[in-house]
Amino acid sequence: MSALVKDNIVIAMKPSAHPRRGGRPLSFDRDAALDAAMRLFWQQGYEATSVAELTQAMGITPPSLYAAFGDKRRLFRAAVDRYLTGARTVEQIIGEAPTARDAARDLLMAAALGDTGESTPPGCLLASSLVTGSAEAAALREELAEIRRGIEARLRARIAQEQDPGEAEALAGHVMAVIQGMSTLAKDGADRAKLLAIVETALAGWPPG
Amino acid sequence: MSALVKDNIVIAMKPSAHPRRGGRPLSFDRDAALDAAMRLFWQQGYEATSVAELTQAMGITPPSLYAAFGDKRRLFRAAVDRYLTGARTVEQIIGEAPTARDAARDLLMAAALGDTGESTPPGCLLASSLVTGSAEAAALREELAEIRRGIEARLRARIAQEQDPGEAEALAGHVMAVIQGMSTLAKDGADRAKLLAIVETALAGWPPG
DNA sequence: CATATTCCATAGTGATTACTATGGAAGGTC
DNA sequence: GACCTTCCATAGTAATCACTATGGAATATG
Repeated sequence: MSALVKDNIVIAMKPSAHPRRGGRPLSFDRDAALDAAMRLFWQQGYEATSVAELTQAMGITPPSLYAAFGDKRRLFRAAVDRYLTGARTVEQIIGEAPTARDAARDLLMAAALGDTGESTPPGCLLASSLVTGSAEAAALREELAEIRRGIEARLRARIAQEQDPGEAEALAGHVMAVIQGMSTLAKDGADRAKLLAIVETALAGWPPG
Repeated sequence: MSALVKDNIVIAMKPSAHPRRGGRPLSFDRDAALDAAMRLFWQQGYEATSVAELTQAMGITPPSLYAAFGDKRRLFRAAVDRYLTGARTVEQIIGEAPTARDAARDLLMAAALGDTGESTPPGCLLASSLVTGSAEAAALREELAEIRRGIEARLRARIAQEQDPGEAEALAGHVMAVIQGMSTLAKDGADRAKLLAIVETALAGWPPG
């Protein structure tokens, strides 16, 4: 099976790996369309982004959006997954760091860089697109919260290799708070230099291992 | 003039201070209604909260909401103002702190306590209710961003009394990032003890004055 | 008690929302 | 070239949205 499927969504599918049986070919590039949707959700958030805005940004019509992604919720999930498998994953960042402090710093640095890209919206898609929401979006909000708690758990586990558990929980929580907070500061206009200075300040109190 | 007026909204008005000239009396308590609206905006955010939900929570009908507050945007601004004039204002907190570090700690503590109230939604209304939003809400988002930047500017000015300006900017930014971030952690389920531990961790690297 | 003033309940308005029915278009296959 | 399969454009659907028109209710005043 050459296509990645998650939650009944075809996430990554190479055309040549999927033998076509005839029929009209897609007139749009799925990855490019998903990328456009991701940026709009990143900039405006999930509920404030309408399907009309999505289809306009993606360059397709509503029936094409629904045929390719299922519905707005699954499109959003696909956008989040695409976001999370960007340059480097959290596992890679934490796994490659020599020390827990290095892991924290690398996560903070990646967040600061990601929050202030020149060709991407300010802030972080995971941190900002569903901070609050209606009752109807509660399940989706909880999915994002679960992803964030998972990231924190991985960092805490890494820190616990060098610090006692209580210390590890506070340090991991502090790092997550700064990551979340820098996203909003970036959306409020803070530039990369400022966020990087905040990263250094956040690490200044790191206890010796 | 015994009524406080802001942005053409009557914000605080004592009935006895406003001589009535006849006519049907209000059948709802304006402060209680505003309080209910504030909690709903705090929990769900501005755009994800409908007027139907607001009127249900406030115990009034749409014409009463529009008569008392003007429109949804002005109701939201009134809710934010009510939120900001809660127990203690930022000026009071910063003004009463003996040192800049105390000011930072007191702001962080107030945020941690406010984020985890027993009878209020988790998180912070100012930090979370319009992190992202549609183009139509851009002006309102910018108003909240301006309020947040104003808080940071006051803290930075206080810190600059004891530290050089570059240090003050990074320290104030770090405190704001943690305040913002703790709001989301609280919405994700973090309890008060955890947030208070994060506050201590955040202050661990404070440079000597 | 009639009138004036202010407020409320009901039933809307016009626009927007997520999503879809249907006929046609664009290919592949035999 | 006819048929099959897949996709697209258009024009919707039913529900929801922020907001309001209108007649009645509840007071104060003279």
